[in-house]
Amino acid sequence: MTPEKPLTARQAAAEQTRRKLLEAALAEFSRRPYAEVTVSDIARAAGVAHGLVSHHFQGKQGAYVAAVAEVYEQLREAEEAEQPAAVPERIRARFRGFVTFLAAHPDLALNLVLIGGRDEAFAGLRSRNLRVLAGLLGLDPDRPAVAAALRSFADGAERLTADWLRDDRPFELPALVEAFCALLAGALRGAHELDPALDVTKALARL
Amino acid sequence: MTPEKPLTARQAAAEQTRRKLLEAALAEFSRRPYAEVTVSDIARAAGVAHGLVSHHFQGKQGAYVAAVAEVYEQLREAEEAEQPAAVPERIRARFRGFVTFLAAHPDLALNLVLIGGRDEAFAGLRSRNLRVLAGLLGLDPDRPAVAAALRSFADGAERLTADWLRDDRPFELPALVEAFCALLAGALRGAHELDPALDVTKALARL
Amino acid sequence: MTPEKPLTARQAAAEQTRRKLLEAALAEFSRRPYAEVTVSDIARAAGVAHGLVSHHFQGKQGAYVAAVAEVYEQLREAEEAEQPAAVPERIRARFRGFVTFLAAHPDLALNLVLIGGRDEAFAGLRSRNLRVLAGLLGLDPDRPAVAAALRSFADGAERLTADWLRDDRPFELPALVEAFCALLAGALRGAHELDPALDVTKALARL
Amino acid sequence: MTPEKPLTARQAAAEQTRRKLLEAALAEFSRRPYAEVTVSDIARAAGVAHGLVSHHFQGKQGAYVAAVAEVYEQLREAEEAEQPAAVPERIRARFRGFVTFLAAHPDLALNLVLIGGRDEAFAGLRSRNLRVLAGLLGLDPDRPAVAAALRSFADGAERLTADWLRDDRPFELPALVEAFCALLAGALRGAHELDPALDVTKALARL
DNA sequence: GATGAATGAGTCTTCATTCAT
DNA sequence: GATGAATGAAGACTCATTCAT
Repeated sequence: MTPEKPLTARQAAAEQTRRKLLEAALAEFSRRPYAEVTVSDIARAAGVAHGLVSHHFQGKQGAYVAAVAEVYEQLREAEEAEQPAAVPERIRARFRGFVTFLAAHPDLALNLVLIGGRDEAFAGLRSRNLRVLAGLLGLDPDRPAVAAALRSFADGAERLTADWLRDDRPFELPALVEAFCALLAGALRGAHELDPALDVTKALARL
Repeated sequence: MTPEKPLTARQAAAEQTRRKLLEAALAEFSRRPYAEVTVSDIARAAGVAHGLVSHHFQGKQGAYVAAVAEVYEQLREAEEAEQPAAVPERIRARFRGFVTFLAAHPDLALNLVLIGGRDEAFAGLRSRNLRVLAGLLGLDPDRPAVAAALRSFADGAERLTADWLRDDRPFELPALVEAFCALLAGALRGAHELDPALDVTKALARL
Repeated sequence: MTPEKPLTARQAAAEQTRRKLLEAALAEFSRRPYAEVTVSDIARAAGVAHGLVSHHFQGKQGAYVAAVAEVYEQLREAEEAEQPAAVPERIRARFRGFVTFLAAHPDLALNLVLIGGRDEAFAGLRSRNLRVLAGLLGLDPDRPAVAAALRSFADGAERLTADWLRDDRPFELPALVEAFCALLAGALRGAHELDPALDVTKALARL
Repeated sequence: MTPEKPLTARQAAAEQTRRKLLEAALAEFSRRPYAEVTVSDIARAAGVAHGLVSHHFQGKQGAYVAAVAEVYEQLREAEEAEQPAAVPERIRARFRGFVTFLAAHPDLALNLVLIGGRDEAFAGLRSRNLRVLAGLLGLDPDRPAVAAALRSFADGAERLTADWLRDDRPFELPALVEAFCALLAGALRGAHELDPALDVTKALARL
């Protein structure tokens, strides 16, 4: 799609400007709600003219979407960094990746993912993550009770992470990951309450 | 000095106008984010001049705060409507009250409480609710692991409720309440992971 | 015109309210420019409902005019308090009255009279005062050079008074009054420059 | 870093717009009090969008301050246009410059300088002018009696000018200047009344 | 590609005035 | 006569977007 290598110096410079803007947008949107970020804030943070935001992203909204997509990608990479063989360990590795990534970007964590996370732009990210998790657990992510349980788990886990970051990491990372698992187990048992026909014992066993 | 109830017809009329504005504000803020609601929207919805928003609430921000306080109070009342004797039943009654109230005000539920709920204005509401719950479970709400667990449960439960409303109530209310309990149990087990010195068996028994 | 004695208790009460408003208006307009005073400020200072300003003075502008007229009258009385026989002493008595009155009402002095004094509402006051002064000096106040000289003297003298008040009365009152006279003498000599046909020697002799 | 003169045509155009706005602001503020001038008035007079007032001057207040500073500078230049050798002639040249400048800008004269002149923004201008005058007279401008006398003279002279303009210049310019001098002499004699230790004979001789 | 001047729609807020009670 | 709720005009300011250079 995009040419693999910038052809001209000019294109390279343009691409660099785009990156600066993207990162500036990420930082700004991480710090306060969409409506409180101005295009000029972003441009100033990037050190370029504000007109460039429209130039590169077709407006403020576009910059926001691009920023969200960027987090999406970074977060996905973090979660897939380790790929142990055994399922329980794999799940824990994903949780570790998630927490570790957010710990490295606390502003982003507290606002874009954990708060802003409720908005549409993140639907894709969350849904995809939960499908992977369902896969690891051997559950059908399209089954309503499963989807509901996983989403409620996700919100609970994000809150846990947000508080953990806000309170300066009062617990050890492994304990936090185990708490994730306990919460997930509870969510799965809840799924069974919602849909008694759903067997969650195997899934629980994989935790 | 000032009597508790408006004495004159004019004061009553003013109070009624205030209520109309308050409800209009509640409705508008329930439908879209703060920044997308205009003062004129609220006044128009209430059928009065826009100047009255400032007159009664000292500006848009004041109207928002008043709206949040209003939900707070209504929700509190809904949760305390039933007061069965036994703890397990009492917890379930609160959950039922919560879900039922939000089911009756879906816009409000999906935006003000479940989304906007992340903002400062709701800190009091949430904190108070969770302290009550801790009390019912015999846990110390100030213990970090307990607080963390309860908050993560709360977010998970809210997500469950939001999805349930969004998807047109795909489960029965009692099943949903039991799923809440299962999620809460998971969260408590997670608290034990975070703080092994914490004994949650008694609390689990009360569920 | 106005009945000499209020007929009913109601009328007496109304008159009292009017006075409270008038004095409040005086105080407020003394403290900051017209545009920065609100009708509510005045009403609040008077301890009555803001609607009464329109009721008693037909609006903000009317309250301002009434306040100015009030100062006018008070100032006139102060200047005419003493009426010595000899002209030089009479002139000095007027100056003393002027300064003393303003010293007793510094806010009013610094804003309404000395600053606001430039606006139309004070035209009457100033013009009348200067006509009296011209009379004492045996000059025709309608002669352009005389009018110009007296007005320039008046502004200079007001500035002198304003500074004197602002700087906490750095000079003795009699010295200040003599300085007024010296300034007036200079102004009269200036009048002669403007209109060589004008004889000011007699006037100067009366100083 | 930044070159002293705009390099590009665009910067020149922007500067020109700024000038148009500045002059429009000057004209508007000259015609009526601050509170009665709207940002849109200024923009309309300049033939540009109202947003530019904030763009170039950071709001209405900023435009006002810039306008005042502009008058300040123009007036200073007018007063220093001629620099005769002898002191008496030099003083008269300054007076001529002052009157001539204001005669060329009557609106500005009657409102911004002679009326608005009482506000803070003009403190610098007046103070500086009077210090120059004190220097020419060989007086210490910081001595209270001197400062008071000069300020009272200044107000008197401004009134003289304002009336002269308002009445369509009923006297010849040289006569007006001599009247200034006579008024100044009176003010200096007044200074001696205020502070008998102050010797003003030399200063009077320089007039 | 980059700049930032220019535009103008959109908002909140203030406030004098009216008027029903 | 007094109250203060209600009205709505008016104004300052912000800011996303456009576009000439």
